[in-house]
Amino acid sequence: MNTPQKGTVFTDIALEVFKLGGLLVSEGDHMGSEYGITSARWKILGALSLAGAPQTVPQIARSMGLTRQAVQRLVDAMSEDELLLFQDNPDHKRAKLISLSALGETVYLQLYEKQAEWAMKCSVGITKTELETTLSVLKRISESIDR
Amino acid sequence: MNTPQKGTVFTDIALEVFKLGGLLVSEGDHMGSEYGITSARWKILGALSLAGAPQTVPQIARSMGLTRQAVQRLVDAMSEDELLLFQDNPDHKRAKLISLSALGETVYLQLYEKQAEWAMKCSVGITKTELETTLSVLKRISESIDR
DNA sequence: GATAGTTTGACAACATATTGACAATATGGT
DNA sequence: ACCATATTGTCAATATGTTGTCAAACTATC
Repeated sequence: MNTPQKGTVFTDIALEVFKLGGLLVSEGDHMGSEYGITSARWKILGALSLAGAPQTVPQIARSMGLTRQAVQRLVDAMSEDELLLFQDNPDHKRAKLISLSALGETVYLQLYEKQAEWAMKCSVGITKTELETTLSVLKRISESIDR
Repeated sequence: MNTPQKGTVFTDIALEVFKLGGLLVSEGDHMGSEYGITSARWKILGALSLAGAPQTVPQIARSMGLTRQAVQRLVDAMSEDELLLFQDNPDHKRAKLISLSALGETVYLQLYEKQAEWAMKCSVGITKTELETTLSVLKRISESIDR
């Protein structure tokens, strides 16, 4: 059952991922604007919150699928804005550990609630099973590309 | 059946879309490198090929979910590289019509075959139904955001 | 026609992200 | 301890994309 039509659907998914990615970025920018947060900064807050422990720049980068250079620039800017804290890493002289400041924590929680409400609204008319299938497929595709 | 867990899955999908988007861009850049094509340029070729008729810059932008300014920059650069042709638009003095050059056509077709083979490989282990559900869900989400 | 609103191209400023390169730091094998 | 390798921070160049603004061109309505 490995029809060439599968490839066609795959291609359409790729195009839709590009489109949806753009929409999500601009929606996130808009939602975060009142807290001075962009989508890119939101990802950093999310990575730290999700990890539940201070992380190094490369760790954040790997968890989000970005380069360490991209993350470093954001982290430096966000530290400037008091959203993040640096602390020395006992295991590594150069790679400092990064954690959420109290402000960063607050902002993230407020964004989380705002986003949760929005997410519920967006998923009206889509079943939980469909959403789970989608997530599973996207993850399997990512894994098959990742190297 | 509108559980808050749906919102959680939705959020995870958003994160995965960001990640997969990055992977697809870099994969596309790599695949196109031997033809001097990047993922962004590929999108322009694809939009023109899909439309089947010459398009204006804003038309391409709308079909791909980009801004006209982003598309304009790519189109100008690709015209420089002989991949695209401008022609006067009888219906609009400023908005020129853009079409694939012979070179653009050739490059696109070669990329298409390369990509089709790759897409088949990536979708091993995913059923056609799963792929179709994914595409459908992504499209419905895009539509619910688009305004 | 005149005129108000929309679309378009052009230009500028900026945010996000990648690649490449370099030196400093860790890590692991001998 | 020594050395090859990998990881990390930093800097630079480039590509992609956004927003905002302006004037020119189009559209619709009166």
